[in-house]
Amino acid sequence: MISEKTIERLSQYRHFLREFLKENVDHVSSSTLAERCHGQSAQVRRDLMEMGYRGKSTRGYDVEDLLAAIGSYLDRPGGEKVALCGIGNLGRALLTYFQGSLSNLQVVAAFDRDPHKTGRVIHGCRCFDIEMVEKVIAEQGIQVAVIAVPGPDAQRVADRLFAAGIKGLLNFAPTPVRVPPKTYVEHMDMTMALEKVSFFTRQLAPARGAPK
Amino acid sequence: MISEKTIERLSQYRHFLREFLKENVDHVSSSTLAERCHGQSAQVRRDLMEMGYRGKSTRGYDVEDLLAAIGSYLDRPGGEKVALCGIGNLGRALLTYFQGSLSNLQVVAAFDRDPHKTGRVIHGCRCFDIEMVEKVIAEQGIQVAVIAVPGPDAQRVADRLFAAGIKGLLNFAPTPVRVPPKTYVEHMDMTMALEKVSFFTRQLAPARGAPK
DNA sequence: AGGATACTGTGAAAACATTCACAATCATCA
DNA sequence: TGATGATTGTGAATGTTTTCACAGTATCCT
Repeated sequence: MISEKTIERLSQYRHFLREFLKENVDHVSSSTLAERCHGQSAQVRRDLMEMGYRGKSTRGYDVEDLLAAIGSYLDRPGGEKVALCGIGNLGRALLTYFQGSLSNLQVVAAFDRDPHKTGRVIHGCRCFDIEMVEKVIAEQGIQVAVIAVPGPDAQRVADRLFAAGIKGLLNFAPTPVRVPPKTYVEHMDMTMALEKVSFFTRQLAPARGAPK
Repeated sequence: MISEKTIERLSQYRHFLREFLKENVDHVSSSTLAERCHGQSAQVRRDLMEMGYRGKSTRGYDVEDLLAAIGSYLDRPGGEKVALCGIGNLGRALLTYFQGSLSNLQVVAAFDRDPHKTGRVIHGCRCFDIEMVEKVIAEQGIQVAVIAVPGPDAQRVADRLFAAGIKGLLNFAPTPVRVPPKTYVEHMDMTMALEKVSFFTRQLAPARGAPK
């Protein structure tokens, strides 16, 4: 099985390849791409190998072709429909974020329990009352969801989502959630991330006068 | 040097230890803690070893004592002051998020270029015009910043932050930023995260009728 | 007190990820 | 056409992280 690390990097390569495309670059070498990503060229080549891609040698990779290859490897054919729970500041930010990027991912439904927030369409995404969650997920065959509700509600919402048939979850709530087997969950722990930054910053820039 | 993975897990352990504390549990074994974190007990023990902690054996770790140890290892004594750039939906969400958690991290200043958003105090955090960024960072001796501005502005803002003396950065913009040497940056790439969820979800739950 | 029990701390093994290093390939140009 | 040079694909080496497995140790119970 392919590693998470490799998938992450493929997603990154795609980002930079799109930039190259905009700059009208039509071929990139593994080393050029690696440079942009702060990585090693051998790593790039191996990642592409992992997904079974063979570039034509000597002139580097054809940007468009490689983009297409990564797309057909990473993306769900026909697009991935995503449900979003929580239309607070974070939820709205996520909508802007995801709907902005012309990507395979499409947030097709958002849920909240506050009636003031539902019934509208935000960035092309319909907002429903949370009570509709089972119905909408079933009707649309949605498999992936994002949680952006306050911590205390996260577990309950997650349980409902999985009961409704969701298989993959991206969780922005401050609390990790327990999930059923045979599902995939990614916890975006922003506190952890900031603590990490704080810690490693201190490692490189210790307090004035402190020893190395 | 200690690994990023270990720091991430220590931060997680702390989260669960606080839960145990609330539940009036006063001792936990490495295996109990590991279970909560979906990890291995040996991993927990090794992580604690890495940070030089020695529990008293046979009754597990004293929850309060271990919390204190992790705190004094991870946290900057006196608290880490953090600057936030971008007071849009995401910025406000992050303020709620970080100011809510009773943590060592304190967002002491937020910046935006929209005059409608500045001059206020949100969740105890003063909002300034972006033009004040150098002044405020210097005055307060802030070392860590969070970027929550739109993609196209991210690099420019990052440059200003580092020029102003920031050493560590948590970047929520959709674009990675280039940073000076001797600094630490963490890119929270939400698109990547969601693509990853989409991909691995498909690995475990392929389309109806597809082969395993 | 002494034996049984439950746990830690850690060396060593295994698994996993990255990097090296080089043969193979192919555009390009004299 | 054949030599040149850039670049790939990948086996092997290296480096890192996780897991195993067990000696050592404190507590509890009788």
